[in-house]
Amino acid sequence: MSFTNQDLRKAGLKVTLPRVKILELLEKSSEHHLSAEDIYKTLLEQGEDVGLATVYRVLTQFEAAGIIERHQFENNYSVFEILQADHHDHIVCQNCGRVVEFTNPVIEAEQHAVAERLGFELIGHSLNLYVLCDRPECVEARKRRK
Amino acid sequence: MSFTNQDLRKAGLKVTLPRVKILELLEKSSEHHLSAEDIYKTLLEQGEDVGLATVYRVLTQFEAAGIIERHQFENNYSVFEILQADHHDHIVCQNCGRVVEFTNPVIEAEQHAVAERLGFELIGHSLNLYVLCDRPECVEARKRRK
DNA sequence: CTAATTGCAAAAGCTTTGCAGCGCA
DNA sequence: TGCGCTGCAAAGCTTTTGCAATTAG
Repeated sequence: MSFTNQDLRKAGLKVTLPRVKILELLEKSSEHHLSAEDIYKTLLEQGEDVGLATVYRVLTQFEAAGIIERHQFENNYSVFEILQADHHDHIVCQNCGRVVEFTNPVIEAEQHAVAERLGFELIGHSLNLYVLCDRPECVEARKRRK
Repeated sequence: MSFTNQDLRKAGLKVTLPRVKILELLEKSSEHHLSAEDIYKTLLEQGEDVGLATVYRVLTQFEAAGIIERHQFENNYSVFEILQADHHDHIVCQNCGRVVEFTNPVIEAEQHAVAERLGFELIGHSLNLYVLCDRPECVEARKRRK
């Protein structure tokens, strides 16, 4: 899925520089999951003159418009990502913060079954696996800390 | 599982009034999941003279000692609960904050399988189902808001 | 032209920390 | 008695809000 200025207009949002830049960042960043702070810093580095408050406002609007998703991991760590065609869950490294996506139809189906069995209307869910990851840098960093 | 003053001592924690009271609250509360604020307010109501800072400090120590577990739901909503013998996940009502526990062995097994398949060392996980709950008060409250 | 949007600064949660005094062992 | 623990107040973080100036359509 790729979002354009048209999508902004459709959502009733004027096409402004901060919005375009933030959308671009979320689409093109190699890191798929960005925090508000990440986005703010990157824009400053690129010489854009945006305020952190604007970043938050825009992200909130994008979320309401169904353009992005907000994830809150443990330790009060929030990230945003462009909405994908497919739903997926997250694996988060507790050491270096790396995020990896995965999908599992069995778990997905079970979740719905659980909610239904208990008579709840399921409106959302979040599944995060917290791990120590296998990147050489991360393994090294952990050794050094001990 | 039931924790006693002995468990505090074993954890290297002196048996002080705030700690005993907080432990008691967590064990006896009908609501199984309490926020720091909940605990603080309840203690004040009971006439105990504790500071909110102490509540946070004690909860952090309890967590480190493996006596309680901290859960962070969406919307920056954190709760604490006494550690149970069995692991379980949570269903959280997005309207009234009610928390219901559930266990599902299929999901549990799948999670481990996913981590293993991808070569990660699983050290924790959190699965939350967000729902609109079926309590009459909650259903009413939602109607009124619309 | 005019309502939406922005940057800045201030404020609002929630949680942590510094410190002097109090209390458990 | 001594060190751990506590309450209070202040500070830290992330996120939100008020406001006057700016800008898209």
